[in-house]
Amino acid sequence: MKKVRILAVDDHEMTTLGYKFILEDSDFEGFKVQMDTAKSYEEATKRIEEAAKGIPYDILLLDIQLSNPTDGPAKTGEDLGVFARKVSPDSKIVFMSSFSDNYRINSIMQAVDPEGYMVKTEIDQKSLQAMVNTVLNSPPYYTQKALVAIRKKMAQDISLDENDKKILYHLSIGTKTKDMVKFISLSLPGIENRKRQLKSLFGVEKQNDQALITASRNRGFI
Amino acid sequence: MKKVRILAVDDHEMTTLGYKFILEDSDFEGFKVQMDTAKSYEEATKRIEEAAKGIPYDILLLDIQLSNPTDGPAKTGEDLGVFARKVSPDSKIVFMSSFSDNYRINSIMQAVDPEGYMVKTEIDQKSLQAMVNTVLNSPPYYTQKALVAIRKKMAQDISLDENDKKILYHLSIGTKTKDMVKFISLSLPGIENRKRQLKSLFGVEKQNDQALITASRNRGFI
DNA sequence: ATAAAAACCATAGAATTTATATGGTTTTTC
DNA sequence: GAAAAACCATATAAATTCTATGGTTTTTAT
Repeated sequence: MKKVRILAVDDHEMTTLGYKFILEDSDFEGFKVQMDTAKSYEEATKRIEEAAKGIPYDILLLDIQLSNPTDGPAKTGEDLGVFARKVSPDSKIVFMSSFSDNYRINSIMQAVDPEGYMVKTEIDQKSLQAMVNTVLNSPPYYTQKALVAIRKKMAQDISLDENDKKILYHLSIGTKTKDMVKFISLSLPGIENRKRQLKSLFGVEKQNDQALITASRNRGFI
Repeated sequence: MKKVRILAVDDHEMTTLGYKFILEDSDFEGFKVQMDTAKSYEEATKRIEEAAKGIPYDILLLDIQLSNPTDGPAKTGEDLGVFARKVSPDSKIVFMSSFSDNYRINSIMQAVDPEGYMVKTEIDQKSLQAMVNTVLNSPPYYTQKALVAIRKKMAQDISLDENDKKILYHLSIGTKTKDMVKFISLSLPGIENRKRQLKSLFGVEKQNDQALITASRNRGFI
């Protein structure tokens, strides 16, 4: 019987073990699943590279949050996705995220364009099996909460440039406007002016930053 | 038992009858379906308005192509969707389209933001039932081919302004560049220049219009 | 094959948009 | 209630995009 090879990456071993038990015990039509697991960015890249030299993985299940080594640059699941696309372009990539947070989904959809996106609270035996079948035969597979975020994004044509997105991001993490000049190559009045425009764009003219944050969140930008 | 009221609009009566037979005979948990049908834009608006005065429809199934009366302005399913959102805001709207064509999906997602989108070749008893349940409980519901188009759009951050979209649209329907000045409020060199920029944006520099059309289609703009 | 049409390109200058510098007022925060 | 931050306004600078114009190359039709 044909073998489908899947690599699951998550720093919680229980999670990857769960995937392994469920999928290796499942009855698929015409194939059996063989799972490998990895617990860190480094281990994952090694395995993906190694496999790509011979038979690449059919599916990569990537957790978005990966704990990082104390030294070295912090690497996210998104980075891993970008890496995997490059070295193993035929592998299907599925993100397993704890959050259905809009900002992250948008960013991953653009940086990696994965074949699947599952929100962890929605993962169970049935959805895992459906995901494997769909991703192999006719991607994409998104769970319901991911779809809600995607729909939100699709429903509007507002597209912000990098500076606008940075401003919203920094607002959302509490950076003071006057400090943003350190991260964004604009003058302070430039940033203030863009904030004004964003407020107007989102229909919260003459209101404070909290209103802008709420509006951006509702519209799926952060 | 609770009754869920659905209006199906399609100028092919066989289609709406099919929906009716399937859904009225289905066993749903906790409710029964009662279907009305309409064959034209006019009939549909009347029924929706009428219902909205009392108990609005729970779900509206709208065909995108509606044949039009010989006189009067041509009305599409999209127009009907916009109308329905206004007069019956609590109704869930689901589009039933013959095509999975990107341009149309994008446009409908922005103009109406429907709770569901089904490509007709993918509709069967099971998907209809799933659609009703999903749309009522946790929208959205999109069939696989709709998802493919949506994914394509999400995967890129390129957003074109109205003029760019008009240029691409007119290119796709064969309008000559020199004639576009009649439809687009730009000078001819202006249009030419935007075409150049679009080609560069889509990675088909120094190529002809056909290449631009193909690229835009691949990226889901037309 | 060739004439006509359309597409394509380049550039100077006009118009528009967006940024900055500066200095002020209002709102928040402690 | 004082200090900090946010907010606003305006003049000027910079950057972008448009138009007008005139040309070259490619496509189309006979």
